[in-house]
Amino acid sequence: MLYDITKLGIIPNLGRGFMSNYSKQRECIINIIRDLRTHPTAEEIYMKVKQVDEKISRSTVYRNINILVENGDVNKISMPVGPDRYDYNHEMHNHIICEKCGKVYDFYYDIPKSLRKEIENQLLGKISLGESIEIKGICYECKSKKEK
Amino acid sequence: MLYDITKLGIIPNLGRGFMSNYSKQRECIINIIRDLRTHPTAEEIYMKVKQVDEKISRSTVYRNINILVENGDVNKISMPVGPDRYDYNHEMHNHIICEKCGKVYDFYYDIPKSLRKEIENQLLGKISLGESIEIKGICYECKSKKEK
DNA sequence: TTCCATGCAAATCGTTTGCATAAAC
DNA sequence: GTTTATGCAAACGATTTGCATGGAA
Repeated sequence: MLYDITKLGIIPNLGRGFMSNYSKQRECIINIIRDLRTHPTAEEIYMKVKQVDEKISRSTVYRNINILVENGDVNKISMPVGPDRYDYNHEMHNHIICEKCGKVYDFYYDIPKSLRKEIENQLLGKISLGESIEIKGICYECKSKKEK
Repeated sequence: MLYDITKLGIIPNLGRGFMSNYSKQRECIINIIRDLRTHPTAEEIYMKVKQVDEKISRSTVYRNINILVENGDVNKISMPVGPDRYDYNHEMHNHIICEKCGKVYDFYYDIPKSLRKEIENQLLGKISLGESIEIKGICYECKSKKEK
């Protein structure tokens, strides 16, 4: 083992069969996703990884992204348009997504207790609110295009 | 013209080239989407329409859904898993979506001024919040599955 | 008689899967 | 030596598109 993957804050889930084996590809993918702050698509991650490991395959990238999402280390953002985007779980933050072009902006806001309570009341025993929220909006670029 | 499509509350955008021509398929699709309150997928809408018009094609359904979304009459809900879902814009409501299974629940809540203001401040001149919000959560069914 | 919508099939996009090989343990 | 990850190519699901045809204005 060249590097200890746990140093990256990724806890191998040996019991589950996930992340149990080191590979230089896996380490590279994790490093790159962790360092990108651009809400990249799988393709963008793949391209970035390719700059380091010329021979890596798309499916290896997809497979590892899915494992990271499954483990909760990476957040998957479903897009209203185009391919899904991914975001390493650093400090708590929320997203607002343009429903026309899919551009993602971060914002910081503690979900008010009143909202949590309201949702809990309305959806008693059905669903609970996640830690971070994603809201749809429309960016000014798309808005001005629309008004033409 | 057999029926006046404007009676459905759909204003034909003649100037834009959208919804300018009546067709029985189009009317049927609009009626069905408006009456479904189940956040159906395109395929589910297609199946429902097919019960009325046996010979309708999938692409006609997709094309008309897109026009309705474009016009703002129908809301497209991007799913974390599986195909997108659609919702006719009746009275104002918000969605909470299970990020594991994609199930959609409605809830009613006026977005607090503090949240609007906060987002406006943080994203000055970039993006503005839409009228309804979509939040991710995890439903109790998926949560209990996960805990096993 | 012009324009627009339809139906069909093929194409496309993003992603997953089966399988043989290679690397990790 | 057994398990798990990789690379490749093929398969897949959801959606869009090109084109010939038919209906609406």
